[in-house]
This record gives sequence, C-alpha cells and structure tokens, in this order.
Amino acid sequence: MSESLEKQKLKPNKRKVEMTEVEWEIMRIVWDKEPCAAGTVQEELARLKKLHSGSPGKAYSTIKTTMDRMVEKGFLQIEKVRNLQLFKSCISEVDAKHREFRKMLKRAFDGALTPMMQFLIEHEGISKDEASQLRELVQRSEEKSEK
Amino acid sequence: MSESLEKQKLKPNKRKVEMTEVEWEIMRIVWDKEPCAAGTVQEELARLKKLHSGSPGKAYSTIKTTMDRMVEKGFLQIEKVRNLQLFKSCISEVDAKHREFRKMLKRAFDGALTPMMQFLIEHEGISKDEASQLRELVQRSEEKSEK
DNA sequence: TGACATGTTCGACATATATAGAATACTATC
DNA sequence: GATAGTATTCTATATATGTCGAACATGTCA
Repeated sequence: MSESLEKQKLKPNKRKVEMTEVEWEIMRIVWDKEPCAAGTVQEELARLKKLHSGSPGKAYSTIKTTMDRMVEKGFLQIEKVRNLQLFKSCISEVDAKHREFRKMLKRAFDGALTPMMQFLIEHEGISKDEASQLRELVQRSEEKSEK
Repeated sequence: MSESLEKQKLKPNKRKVEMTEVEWEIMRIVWDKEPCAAGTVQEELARLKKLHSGSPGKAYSTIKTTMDRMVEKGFLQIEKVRNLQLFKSCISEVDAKHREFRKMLKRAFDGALTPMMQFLIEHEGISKDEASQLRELVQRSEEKSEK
C-alpha cells in the first residue's frame, strides 16, 4: 500500500479556474434563484435570450452539461432532493466579481489600482457626471474610514 | 468552377476574439520590442519566467504557433524581411486594456462604471491613501473637462 | 397500471487553446 | 558548394469549452 500512495494524484485540480462567459450567465441566474434545477436555469436563460436578441437559446442538455462541469470546477454544488438535483452556488457574487476584477487588473494593469484609475480617466471617457459620482463615492468612503 | 465558389466561406472570423493569458504575455513583449522576431519573444519570455518562477519557459515552437494564431485573430501582423518574419502589433496597448476592462465590466458589473466603483470601495479595500489619490485624479479630470 | 412529463446520464462531435517535436528552407561562410 | 546555424512550416497530442441528441429513470395521475 505504501507504494501506491506515492503516485496517487487524484486530480490535482489546482489548474487555473476561470469563469467563462456562459458560466457567468448561468451563475447570475443561480445567484438569483438558488437553489434551483438545471431546467429552471435553462428556461430563464432562454427567456432572456429571446427577450434581448430574439434568438432561441441553448438546449437543456447544453446547460446541464455545463453546470455539471461547473460543479467539478467548484463553482456550483448539487443538493439532491429525491431524484431531483438542485444547484447552489459555491462562490459568492462578491467573490466572483472580486476574481474577475483582479484578473483584469493583473492582465492589463500589472495588478495595480492607481494606473487603472488613471487609465479610466484618460481613456475611458469618464464623463463629468460619472466623475462627480465617483468623487462623491470616494468622499463618502473617506468619511466612513475617518471615524 | 462556378460550383466551387458557392460554398466559399473564407472564414467568417466574426467570432468573439478574446486575448488569452499567454497571448497577453506575448503582446507585452511585442509592444515593448516591436518589430521583433518570434525567437526574440520566446527568449524574453523564458528570461522573465526563469527570473520570476525559476521554471524553464516554453519551447520556441509553442510561442511561434501561438503568435501565428494571433495573426489570424488580428492581434499581430507579420512583416517579412528576406526570410525573416518580424511581428508587429495590430492592436494598441490602450485598445487592449480598453477591451479587457470592458469585458470585465460587462461580465461582473453589467457594464456600468458606478457599481464597479461602489464595489471597489466596499470590497476591494481601497485605502484612505488610494481614495485620496483617486479623488485628486478625479478632480484633475473634472478641471480638464471644465475648460 | 401504464402513458406522459420531467429529469438525469452518456456519449459524441466541433472548435479553441496550450504545447512541442520533426521536417524543411534559407543564409552566411569556410 | 558542403555545412552548420537559424527560422519557418507541418503535424500531432492533450485538454477545455460549447453544443446536443438519445437512452434511461422516476414520479404523477387518469
């Protein structure tokens, strides 16, 4: 038995886990409706798709397969109720946003916030309105950390 | 001959073009050193990799294959000098940052800036210092758009 | 109890991405 | 002009992702 342990690998799964576009779409529904079945997600997605682009939306099995894979990735978990699978999120919306933001920051701005802000102001055409809003936010946050 | 033309598709290529992590790494080098050969990029990448993580870096053919694909995607272009291929970027650093930022914004914040800022302040631990910096930036930008 | 609706599991295929060895071409030089 | 170095092109593998149909299981209700 001692030998067999050495090479035991049991899926390192330490691989970079990124959330793809479709996965984000699914997560949004799950956060909104969890715990929910794959069918619910599929229908809701189809509804939204038709609403926004007129196109028909993906097949149930497509969504189900993707959601099963998301369980392996650690984004979702399954809770069985009789023969029904209910999906719940394993990662909070805040956490997902955090990851997505940090990934972008690392890629495009070397991980630093200030250069990003600089960029926003110089190139993203922050409007006067947006800038004012922003200033308010910042001031409020300063006040909060004041006390 | 007339028949063969009908099915001519010539690569729609209207597909979503995202820049992957490896591609970002390559682009950073190209922006820095363009026009430059694939070998140059490969060596520089290997140098950086060894510097930061001790690991050996990817093979020349890996980088070359990836760069060729990036030409198809419209990120790079080739300029031939005798039998040598020199790569140049087709997309500016600013543009790439823009895309990456917008992609994140769309995914995680429904495309809106203010919620993102809110999030930063609430969850990303913007420090008092950073907030002040930010306020300065914003004010400067407001002044600029004033005149 | 048996047909129907709904859910789950399997397997399949296309394309994208990451990776790299092998075969081939070109150039300068001894 | 044969040869050693580079660079380029070709080919191949593994894994990830997007997409689905078909087969199978189960609960419901007339």
